[in-house]
Amino acid sequence: MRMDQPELRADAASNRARIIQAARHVIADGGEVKLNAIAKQAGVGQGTLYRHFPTRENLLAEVYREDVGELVAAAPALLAEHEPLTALARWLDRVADYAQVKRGVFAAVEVAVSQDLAAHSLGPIGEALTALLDAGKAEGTVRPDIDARDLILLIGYLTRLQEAEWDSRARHLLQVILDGVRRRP
Amino acid sequence: MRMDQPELRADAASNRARIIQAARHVIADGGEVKLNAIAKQAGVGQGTLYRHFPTRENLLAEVYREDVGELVAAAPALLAEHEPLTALARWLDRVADYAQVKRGVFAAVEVAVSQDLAAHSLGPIGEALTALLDAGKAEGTVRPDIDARDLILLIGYLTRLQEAEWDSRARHLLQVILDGVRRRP
DNA sequence: CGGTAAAGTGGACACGTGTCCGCTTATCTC
DNA sequence: GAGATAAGCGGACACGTGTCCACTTTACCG
Repeated sequence: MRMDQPELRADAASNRARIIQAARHVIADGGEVKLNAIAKQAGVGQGTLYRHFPTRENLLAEVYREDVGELVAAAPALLAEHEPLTALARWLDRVADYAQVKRGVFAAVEVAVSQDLAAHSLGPIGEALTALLDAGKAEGTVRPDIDARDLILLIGYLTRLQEAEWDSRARHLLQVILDGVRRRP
Repeated sequence: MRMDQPELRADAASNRARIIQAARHVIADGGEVKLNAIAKQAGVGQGTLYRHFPTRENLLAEVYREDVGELVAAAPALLAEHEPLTALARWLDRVADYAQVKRGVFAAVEVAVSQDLAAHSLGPIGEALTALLDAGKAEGTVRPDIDARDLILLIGYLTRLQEAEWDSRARHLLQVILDGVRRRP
């Protein structure tokens, strides 16, 4: 649906790639993710970094593009194998997995969905989630007055969860949310 | 339960009071809440401000002490008049009201609850919420595997809601959460 | 090719947060 | 009241974020 790339100049493209690679390294090294440090390691100025990625989340979204892609791809696959509600539950489980291991993924997802919806075009994640919800609505097991953004908002607690309480709360609250999303009999 | 004050020195007490007052003014003026600006307006150094209130939320919690007090006080009152689930719903409504008008209140509440629970002592808000939940559990209308922190985490979406979508989402998602919290028949 | 206009660059800069530590001042004791 | 001492002060400083704009480079065109 998108016209290739908006014609990126050669040097710009290489800089962009180097920034992403540098970011990947920094993140892999596990420490804090300092933007200007990434710029320095990539051998570019801060201005360059910020032009390519206006916000931290934009950069993260790019770094985690593959992971997000997996999430998106998983939705139809799950729908094919399970009932809508089960598929939704499994998919959310998967999101939670990412959120635990790579906190950045979810932060990026959250922002991406907000931006996409604000631009009146649910992006890939929004579409995946919408597909899951729609299937449930069609079947009558998911309340009809819920959309992708709603769910993203609700599971946002995953970001604020502390490592120590993850085991006791993450899955559990996912269950509570699912109960709320389920259509009352 | 707390031993008066930990014996605050006279000048310290006056500084603390001036900081709070300055913060109130800045917040009332509606602009951004810049910590060092508050310090300057209060006529103290930044160090002083940060010693009295280590984090932004600590300061906000103090500024909004009265509002939080109202929330806490409302819980028993609501319980006396309504069934537990209704009381809980009303109380959450009230929290949402605060969250919309004074975003700072909720941020402060959220942090306070986290800290209190981490210190193994649900603070005032935790106690209020727990009372509401316990009443529902006793009556069998609230699922028993939910605690105050769970609910605070869930309604945390209120902070991330944009003004424009408040009307369409805030109350609505509160309803979804309540449905999840309700005990399955 | 050589010129040129637009795309891109990168580092200086402004700002807010939070820490640190040498100096000041309140309070207690004799 | 004078001296001691611990509590408190406050501004300088270090750091990360994000912006801005004078300069450089690329890609196109005659």
